[in-house]
Amino acid sequence: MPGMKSVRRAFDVIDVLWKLDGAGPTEVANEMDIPQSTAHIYLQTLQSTGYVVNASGTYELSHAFLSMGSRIKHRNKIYQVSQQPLQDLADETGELATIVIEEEGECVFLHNVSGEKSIELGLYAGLTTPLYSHAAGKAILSQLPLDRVNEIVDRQGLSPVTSETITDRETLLKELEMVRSDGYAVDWDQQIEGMGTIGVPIVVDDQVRGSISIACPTERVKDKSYRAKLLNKLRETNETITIKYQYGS
Amino acid sequence: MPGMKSVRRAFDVIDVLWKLDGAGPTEVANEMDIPQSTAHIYLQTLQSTGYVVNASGTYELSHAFLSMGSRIKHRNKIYQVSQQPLQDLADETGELATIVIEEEGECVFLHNVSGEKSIELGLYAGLTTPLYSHAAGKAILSQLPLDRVNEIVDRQGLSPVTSETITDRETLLKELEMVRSDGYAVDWDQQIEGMGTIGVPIVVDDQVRGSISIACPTERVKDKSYRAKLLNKLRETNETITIKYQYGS
DNA sequence: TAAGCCGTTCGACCATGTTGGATGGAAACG
DNA sequence: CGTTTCCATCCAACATGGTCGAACGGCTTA
Repeated sequence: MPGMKSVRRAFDVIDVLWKLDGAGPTEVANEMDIPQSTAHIYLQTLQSTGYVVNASGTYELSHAFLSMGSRIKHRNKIYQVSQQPLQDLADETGELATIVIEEEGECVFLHNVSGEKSIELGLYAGLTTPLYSHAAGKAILSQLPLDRVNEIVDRQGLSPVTSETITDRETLLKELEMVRSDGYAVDWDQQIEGMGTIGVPIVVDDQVRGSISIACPTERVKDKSYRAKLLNKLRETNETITIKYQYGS
Repeated sequence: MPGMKSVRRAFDVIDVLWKLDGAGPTEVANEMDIPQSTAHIYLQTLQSTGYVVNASGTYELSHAFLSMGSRIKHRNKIYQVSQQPLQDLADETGELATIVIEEEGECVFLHNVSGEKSIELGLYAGLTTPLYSHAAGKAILSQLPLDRVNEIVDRQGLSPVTSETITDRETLLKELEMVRSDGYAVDWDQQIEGMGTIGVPIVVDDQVRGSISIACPTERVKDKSYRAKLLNKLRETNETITIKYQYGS
């Protein structure tokens, strides 16, 4: 546990405020098992940073997080060039279109737009999942060097998310080989029961920048011709994104 | 300046990382005028919290902000009940539909969906503006008790955002009076040149929960019949939201 | 009126944040 | 290929400032 106890504790306070959905010094103190006076000064200080507000007695997380989060998202080049194409993709297919990126060996949902047919999942921007547990992540994994893949698996293991999640390194590597040759990844029920996903990696200058994917109810993805149609759209969109990424401002 | 220098500094480091779009210890140290070793340990600690990552040499803000921000947004009841109606509103009108809330006397953009006709402004979720500088904010102000309005004006002043921004308390109060009797607020070029906005406050149990608004190019809002049409849609949407807010889960 | 609860303030102790300097590895240069 | 430079990281002594117990005061409850 590297230095700065106070800083780490400050973020613990933030976590507690999230968990309790707002709290006073006493509650925070109990939850963290520290004196009230200590909790109090943390809350005061966090308030002075703007990341915490004191709304009618209880301290709450402010919208500074939302602001910073959005700004980070909007500054991301992959988001900038993907946002519009992804919107079009969702409009054309009617399904849920998503863009994810890799961060620290994990999969981060950067943006998703729902089409008219798509069901609302709890997919919020910033949601972090394992890479191996769905098509979008596997599309990325398929483009990473083998030793990075191994390193990630070593570090995180392969704990199952649903009953369909890959839990064995051999299977994963074989699957990634297939993804590479097919140029796309699919999954059924791997991340969420009842949902299937098709994903393609975004590669520019031999570097994976992320992946885009379409998620829809399992029975729809199982229809082969429908799947082919989605895949086509997906590839067109990917093409657009790649070009914009290379030559766009 | 309330206590916890280290905590406040940690957030200064975060600001610097944002400003520099990622940096090493040396850059941070220079920017903040502190020893490198100090900058280093802050970065290490922030990294251990997950809010900062060390991507290929430079420390950067992670997507933990995006994650936390989204979760805060999604937990907000006003967002939960407004999201779908707002989407419909944007689809029907083709314009940019927005929902804002008040926090600490300021206006926070919680969510916006663009219609097909709408132009992309830099309106990101979490963006914070004064309340008095556009219709969405004035709609909220119009429903706050007079002394809160005065308190806010006292605290923040009325610095102009564009040439059309209200800069005088008398004018503001008179305008709010009008908003109250009309039931909606309008502005031309007050927040952004060339854009006009119509907004209505969301009131449940005599409490303003926020406001929804439509923004479009000034010339379009100036058309009286078009404005009336937008206003109608806006009011319908508001009705839906209010009911959902009261009786929804 | 008394008792309990909670947010806030105060002051002293010493843990811990702070600092300059040392180390080592990688890149830039001759 | 050796040298220099730069920068991230580590270290150890110092004193700042984080920590904690206790006390104050406002608010609600019995």
